[in-house]
Amino acid sequence: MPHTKTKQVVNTRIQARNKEVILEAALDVFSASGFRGATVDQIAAKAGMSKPNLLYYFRRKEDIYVALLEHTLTDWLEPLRGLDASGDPMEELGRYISAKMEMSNANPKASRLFANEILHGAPMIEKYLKGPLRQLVSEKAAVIQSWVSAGKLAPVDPFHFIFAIWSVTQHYADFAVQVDAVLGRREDLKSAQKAVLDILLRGLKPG
Amino acid sequence: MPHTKTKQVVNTRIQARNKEVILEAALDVFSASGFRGATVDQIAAKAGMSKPNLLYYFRRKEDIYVALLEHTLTDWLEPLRGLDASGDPMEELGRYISAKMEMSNANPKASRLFANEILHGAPMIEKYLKGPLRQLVSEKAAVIQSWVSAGKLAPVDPFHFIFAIWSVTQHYADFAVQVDAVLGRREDLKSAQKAVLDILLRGLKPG
DNA sequence: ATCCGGCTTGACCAATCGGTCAAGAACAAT
DNA sequence: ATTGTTCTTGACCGATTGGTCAAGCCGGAT
Repeated sequence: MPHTKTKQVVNTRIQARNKEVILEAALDVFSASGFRGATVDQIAAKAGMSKPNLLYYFRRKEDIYVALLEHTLTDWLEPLRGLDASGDPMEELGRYISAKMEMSNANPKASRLFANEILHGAPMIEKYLKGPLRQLVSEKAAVIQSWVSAGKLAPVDPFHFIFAIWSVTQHYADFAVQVDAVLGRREDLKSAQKAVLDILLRGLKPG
Repeated sequence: MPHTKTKQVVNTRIQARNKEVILEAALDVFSASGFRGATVDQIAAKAGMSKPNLLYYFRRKEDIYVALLEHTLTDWLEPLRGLDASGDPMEELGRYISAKMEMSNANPKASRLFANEILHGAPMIEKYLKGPLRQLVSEKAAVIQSWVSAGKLAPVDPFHFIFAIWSVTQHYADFAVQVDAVLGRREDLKSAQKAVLDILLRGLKPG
């Protein structure tokens, strides 16, 4: 019997380029419409190719979605990794919060894609949440706890404080429509950043 | 020519009951799958009736969704309305934050339904956001500002502080999967409430 | 120039979904 | 009991969608 043709055993330049184009288009569509709401045709159109051609690179719609989530997830947590136990607590936390605000501002689509996935129970990335994410957060929560124990920071629950940072910073990307509607204008990064740093950090000064 | 038959001109007991059953089922399905992801068949099945029968009460899928959003929205802001300018600032804000935490905890599905709608650009409720919501928030931001001006509260941007309250409190409902994954257990309301009050309010003590 | 494997697509298919229709069942008023 | 209205549903329809297929295109190695 004839064996199944092996496809894409090598990674050509065309493949690299097209996969990139597809992922970019898919981020647009998935973040706007969610997984179910997005159609392969929309993504293909935005990527400037036919649907069968898109499916030549990603065999199932789900594959694009997962690739996008993983691709986004890896560099999403980078700023948290940088939290340095030997640095000044207020400076370190301020830097992390500022970085998160800038990321949400620079790439709100990725933020919304992620938010949507979690909102619907994280069916595709549950493993990741319970594995690497939990590991990293536990580690950094310990760092914050050490600052508290050393009296360099007012007592605060490290886990809940990290949750607060995530929720507040992502709010400006995920709920941008609501923020803008309430304020009656597009909010600018600078003033939001200033306000958020103030709200989250002022209570942490020790003593 | 024969005129179109007028339907449901009166509100019978059966109608009231069935509409209630449908909305309850729809909240389940919409909050789990989003608007596009949810199917009328799923909702009908969960409501214990046939699809045509469901569509006898709500002629379009969208009608159920909008009814659900509006129904939820009205009592969602009630706690904010209660913010009393003549009360003690820390007590008032504490009460509001606690109430929001309890609402998110008691009805996470409604919270997720709302979050999902905003996340996708709030196509159905944009008018509401720019109208009643903006009005109410402006009003209450002025109350907070008056407390700051009177020296009863440390200086804080009232709008951004309200955003912070919303984002942090809703986080425990909308991102429950992530919270539980990171903590390795189901978070309980009490300790989350305590931590949130602490994080949000400690920095606001005047002087 | 040719040749082969990677690249591209029009046409198509089966499944799903929102919504309609016609006809009957249950119910309320008399 | 009758009659007119409300309620209920099986069957159906057109549109959309994820995915397949077979056939042709194109580029780079020889």
